[in-house]
Amino acid sequence: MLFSRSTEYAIRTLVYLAMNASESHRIGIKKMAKDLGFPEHFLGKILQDLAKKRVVVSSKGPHGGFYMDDDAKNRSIISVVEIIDGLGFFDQCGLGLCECNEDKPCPIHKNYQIFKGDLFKLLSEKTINDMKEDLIKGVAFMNFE
Amino acid sequence: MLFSRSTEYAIRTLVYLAMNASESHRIGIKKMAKDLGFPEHFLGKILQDLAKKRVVVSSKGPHGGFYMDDDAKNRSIISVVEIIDGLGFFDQCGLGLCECNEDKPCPIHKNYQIFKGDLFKLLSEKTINDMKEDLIKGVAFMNFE
DNA sequence: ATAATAAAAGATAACAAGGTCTTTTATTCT
DNA sequence: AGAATAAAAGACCTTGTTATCTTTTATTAT
Repeated sequence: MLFSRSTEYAIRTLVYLAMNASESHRIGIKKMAKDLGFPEHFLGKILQDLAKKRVVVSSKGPHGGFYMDDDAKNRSIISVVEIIDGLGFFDQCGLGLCECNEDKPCPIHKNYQIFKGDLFKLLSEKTINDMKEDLIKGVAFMNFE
Repeated sequence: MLFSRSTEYAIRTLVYLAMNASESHRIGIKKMAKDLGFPEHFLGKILQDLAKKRVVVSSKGPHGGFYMDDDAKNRSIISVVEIIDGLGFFDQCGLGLCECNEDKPCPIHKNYQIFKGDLFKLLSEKTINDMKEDLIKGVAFMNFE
């Protein structure tokens, strides 16, 4: 698995929020967990992290819940990965060597660097909004249920 | 991390064996663990798996130990990954969706497929012997110490 | 045969990731 | 103010991976 489960849940949750929630229509953890099929309390933890980093807006009390403001919807996927998992993956050697760099590359260094670079680019360019648009257009699917 | 620690250890151990061991000069777990800096018993387990799958030849008793025959040295990296971790990574969705395929792709499906394909190709084409050659030529490094 | 050597095998421990539960705090509505 | 709602916070449990330890089995040399 490329990313942790937490990151996967986070990305899918954000797309869900971008599509379904707004300042005037906040959505609570319970409903989200049910709709997305995620464990409720685990999702709570993830949303807590996302709220601290201002990726989502949270509010307590009746009619409380979460939503994303327009800025946040333009966040790249990679910025979400960064918040939850960190970006360690992108500077690690494919063979797990601690000393592996341009000067002393491991036997798959060069190609692996290219692979990581391409992936980084993809995840940097794609935003939550892009994903939402793809879903609306019907060119991508994400199976909430 | 792309692969498990076991797979990383396995690959590095095989390159080490390709370079240093032979039918007439078998190397034991203790020496390998020391040279490579891996936990001895953990390495033992990995070598056991590799021996079962005929990637290495093992023999007990005095002057026992491990070596690779020439066939095995031409193994691809991917075949080692397959033995230890399996190839699940290569048919999994980048977002962890269970239903994600050409018909119902997730929003990053297409590009992610390409990356996985490229990586698979790289790991399929590169053999243990290739890595050994790179190290001998001095175009790659692997920091046995 | 016996002793020494070395891998195989199995049991167990340590740790991290994933997931659950309970209590606390903040907000809203009556 | 008080009751209800909902997130925040923290403690705790479960599972899987990583690592270690001990016993058994096979081989070799004396």
